[in-house]
Amino acid sequence: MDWSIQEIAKIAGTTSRTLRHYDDIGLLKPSRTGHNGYRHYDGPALVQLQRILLLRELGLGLPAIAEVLNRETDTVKALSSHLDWLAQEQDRLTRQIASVRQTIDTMKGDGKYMAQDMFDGFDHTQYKDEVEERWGKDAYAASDSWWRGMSADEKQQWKDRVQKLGSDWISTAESGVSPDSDEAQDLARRHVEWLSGIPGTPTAAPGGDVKGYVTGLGEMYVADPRFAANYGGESGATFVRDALRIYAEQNL
Amino acid sequence: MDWSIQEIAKIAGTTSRTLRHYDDIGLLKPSRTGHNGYRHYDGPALVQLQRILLLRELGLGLPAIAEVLNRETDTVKALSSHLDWLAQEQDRLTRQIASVRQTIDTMKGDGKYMAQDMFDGFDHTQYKDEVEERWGKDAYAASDSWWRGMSADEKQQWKDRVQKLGSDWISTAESGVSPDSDEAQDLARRHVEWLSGIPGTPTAAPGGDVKGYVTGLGEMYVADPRFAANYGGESGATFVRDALRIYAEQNL
DNA sequence: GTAGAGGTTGACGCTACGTCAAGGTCAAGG
DNA sequence: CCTTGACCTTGACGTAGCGTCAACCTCTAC
Repeated sequence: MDWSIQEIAKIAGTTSRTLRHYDDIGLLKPSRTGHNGYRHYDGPALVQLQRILLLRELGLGLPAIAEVLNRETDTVKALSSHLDWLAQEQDRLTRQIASVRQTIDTMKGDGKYMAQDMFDGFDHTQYKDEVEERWGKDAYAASDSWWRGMSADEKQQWKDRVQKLGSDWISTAESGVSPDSDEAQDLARRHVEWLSGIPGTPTAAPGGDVKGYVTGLGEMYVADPRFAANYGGESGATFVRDALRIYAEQNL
Repeated sequence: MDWSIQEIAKIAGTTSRTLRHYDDIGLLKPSRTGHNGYRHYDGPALVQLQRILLLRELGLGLPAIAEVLNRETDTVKALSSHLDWLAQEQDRLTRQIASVRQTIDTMKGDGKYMAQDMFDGFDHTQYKDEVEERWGKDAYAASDSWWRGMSADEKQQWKDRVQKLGSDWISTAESGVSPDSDEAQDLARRHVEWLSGIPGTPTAAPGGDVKGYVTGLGEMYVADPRFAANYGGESGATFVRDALRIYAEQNL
């Protein structure tokens, strides 16, 4: 019962490189080392190796296996906590699969998630869950079907308009004028006008709290960096927010 | 629309280190680099970054993301093949979880999988599925309950006997005698005698194909390195097989 | 002038080995 | 004795995606 490194590797169904690695990290030392440096393994070593490989197949890490072999940890305990980890992983995978499916579906059905390209700046339909949470399911459904119903040409026009509005905001903010300046207030007017083009938003009709909606939106631009980014970051968004609030209080 | 590396990192919800990494591997270059080496990012860069992070959350690797961004691969196609991979992973995890559960159960109920320690050499109950496949469920159930019913002392005795038999085989094989020598044939007799002590094995009673069983077992010792290991590897197992075949033909 | 905040480029660390590379050892054969 | 070939050895790099120092600029503010 004395095998060379190749022999025991074949017997146990692994490679000599693996055995050298286990030797390096102290997981499994050869039972004997020849004067020429050759590694030799005996029966007990083979048993150890097989236990290692068994645990490895179950997904345990080498440090965890070492603990088990050194009696520092009960095998059952090690496997149990490993099982917890596996369950978590499975959960994560399940959720990730759902996300990928969802993404594929929406990209196939329409370029909703491609909105980063098409909608560019502000996209109420881009963040489905959040829109629903903030303004209700109806608002989302309305703007969603509205967007789906547009032709590619119309979408492009809309996109251009959004981009123009965004860049105007940024240049205005950077010009140093105050949010209550005529320029800023004119932009605020354009902004509200633009918003009114999106179905599902409150209107001036009875019961529609346009004022609260617009000011709330401004706060969100500042609070959410994804929106803030469209207006030149936090400082730009702050400018937009202030301008919108002033406009809302004076005109809505 | 011009952010420093920290700013855009915060906006996009990642770290500056990540952005530097993406720059290094060419996934996302800064839109501008200052005379001082500082990285600066603009709006389009932010959009790219957000797409990258979205795909990353879905689990795509950076090379795959790069392909998508470079229009080399359709996003839907990339996500679909990624989905396949995810499904495989989930499968693997599910099977692994089952294995771990099984192992924990058997280790709790009795040290069946600990058999590597206790049974040492030959353990028909160690490889449940294979035993069942080769010799039927009855054989497994019989030898299993038999083993469970033994006291620790009896188990130890059995273990010693197995080990003695194994080492005798090895030393005999290494001594250079032929498989039909008296010594080898005596060992074969002991081996068959030993086998007959395990419930579930064929007997000399009518209908029991002891001869076929013994020769088949010998073949398995050679074919399966896990068993071969108990007899000094493939060469040793070959010797055992030959001796057993000769013994079976002459005596069974 | 000097903090202090933020930027830069290395370079190591992590998981578990695969994969060369360069060079000894050993048994068999010319 | 020399060669061949199979097998052994010790490095050391590569892998995926950054985290985490380390050592050293740069710019603003007091």
